[in-house]
Amino acid sequence: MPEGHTLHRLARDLDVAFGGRRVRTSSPQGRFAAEAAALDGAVLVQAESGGKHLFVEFVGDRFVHVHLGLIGKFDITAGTAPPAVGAVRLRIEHEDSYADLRGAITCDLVGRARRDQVIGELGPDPLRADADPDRAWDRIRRSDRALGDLLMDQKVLAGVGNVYRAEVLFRHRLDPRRPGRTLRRGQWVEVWEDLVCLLAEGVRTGRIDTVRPEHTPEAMGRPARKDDHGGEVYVYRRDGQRCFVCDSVVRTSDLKGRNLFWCPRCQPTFRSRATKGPSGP
DNA sequence: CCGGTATGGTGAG
DNA sequence: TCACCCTACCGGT
Repeated sequence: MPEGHTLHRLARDLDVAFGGRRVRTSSPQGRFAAEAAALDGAVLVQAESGGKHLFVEFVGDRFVHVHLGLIGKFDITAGTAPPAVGAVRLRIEHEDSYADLRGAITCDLVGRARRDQVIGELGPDPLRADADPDRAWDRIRRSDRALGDLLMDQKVLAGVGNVYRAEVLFRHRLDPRRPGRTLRRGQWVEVWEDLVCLLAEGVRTGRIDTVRPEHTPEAMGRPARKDDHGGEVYVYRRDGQRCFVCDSVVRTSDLKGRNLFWCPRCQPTFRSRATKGPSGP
């Protein structure tokens, strides 16, 4: 379930469990064995996230750079660590708790320069108080690329993944295939502010919920969504089902190799002024 | 058991 | 644009 809120939450929880403490590190699976041995017994200074990247800092300007990719997990558990189960690439242990990293696309030991470079290449992250949405706007406003594509580009905007992309575009009635340059500034500001709220809520609850109060299962008398990520959503992976708002059928298509979901009536196809004709049909 | 799929990203062509 | 990487889970055989 790794979108930006997952990594932000993970950094916070790693801090609580291990921050400022001397920890044991190991690589039961073996693929991070040399690095884990080098860090073993060092003080874990802090953990931080930027977009979907996680940096776990150890004394001596040493950082474990983690990216969970599509299927990675970093589970923190209270109690004494049992023998590792499955492919644990990195285990961090303290007396009180342990954390197991599995399936990550990236797990590298890097220095501060590399950490700064990775963070520096990211677009603004709605979860960071110092984020500047104008940096993203400057890219979006001059781009011919589809809005759905731009929102997923971590150099434009950091932390938004396939679920938040689909949902925030639905919430603002925006066609995902509409070119970035056709967006008005006010619309972008609203999208950004909404992402700030949605991601913060995701950090708080640990799940992705995007439906407004009037569209919750309780409010509408419909069954709750039973899914692997647990949250209530409007269109993500709801293709073929009815839209809660307008009752039309939610659609899906492929955009740059990722599944895209939208409601054709709530997010009508955008037509530029030029193709509309001078005075209607 | 096997194949398909997944909230992501990289590097080759 | 495609092949590929990481792991777990789910459905159909």
